[in-house]
Amino acid sequence: MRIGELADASGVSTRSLRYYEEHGLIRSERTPGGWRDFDSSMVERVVMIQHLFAAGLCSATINELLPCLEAPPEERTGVMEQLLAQEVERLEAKRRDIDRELDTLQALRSETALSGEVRTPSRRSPPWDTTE
Amino acid sequence: MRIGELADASGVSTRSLRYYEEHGLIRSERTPGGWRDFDSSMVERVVMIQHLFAAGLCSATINELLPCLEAPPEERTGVMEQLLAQEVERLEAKRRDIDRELDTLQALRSETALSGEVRTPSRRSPPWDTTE
DNA sequence: GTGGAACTTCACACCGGTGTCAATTGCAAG
DNA sequence: CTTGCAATTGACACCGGTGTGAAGTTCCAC
Repeated sequence: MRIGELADASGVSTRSLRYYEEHGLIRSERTPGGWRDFDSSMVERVVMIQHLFAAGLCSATINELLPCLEAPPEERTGVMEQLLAQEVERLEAKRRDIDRELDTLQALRSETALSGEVRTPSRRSPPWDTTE
Repeated sequence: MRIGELADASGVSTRSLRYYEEHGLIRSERTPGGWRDFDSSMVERVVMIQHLFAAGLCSATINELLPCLEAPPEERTGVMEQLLAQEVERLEAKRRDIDRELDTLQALRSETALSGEVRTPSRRSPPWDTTE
């Protein structure tokens, strides 16, 4: 199938498909004229890739992950588990960051609601020990 | 005080200070020679700005927020409360996104741990109804 | 054989806070 | 005076997935 068909079938723009190919996420044959010729199994793969992107993974990580997903089950458990665990950790760290940011805002809200000493926040124990 | 002093005192690079000024977050006089001359009260303000940046706010939002922080208490409650509430909502939305991404990864993990049908994820009810 | 759609590659833009380089200029100490 | 650091403005880079546009080629239906 050609890139336009794949784009329609998967809901991903041709631009993105070329990007995926450029980064090794998908592969294609070429017609004698130089056009991409995708196997129809690529539709599901592209959909999968989209979901992984939506899950916040970067192309490099997806690139590591995809071979594991295609390997026979007995081989993939180790590496893939590790990768996914890493990603989960990354997301959870991100979540903790956001929680800290939320705390900062809440602190700012309550602090300024109480007193007029807003311009000197570092005087009393600052709630911004986010140590980033 | 000059920009270098302010940078040292606040722990923010001169580059960032110029950026802040360029975006209206801080103001300065100019010496006859054209150098920035900051009021020493800027130190605390810059520190505050840094914390707001660290809390994930963008410069535009900080720009809206700062006047409220400097206004007398009776004026600021309304607008500021609203801005902060907006930011809290934004962060919470972000958090929900991350939670969904985490769900996606966990689903992927458990799914692939069970079966070899990894290449056809959209066949059975997909866990990726993230509707982003 | 031809018009036009679909495709090719190449390249720039975006977002936003910061690093960094370059060419000038201010200012203080020797 | 010179030397040298600090500051000035301006511009480009980054990151990363995607939009978009241009200029040129291929394919298909008529």
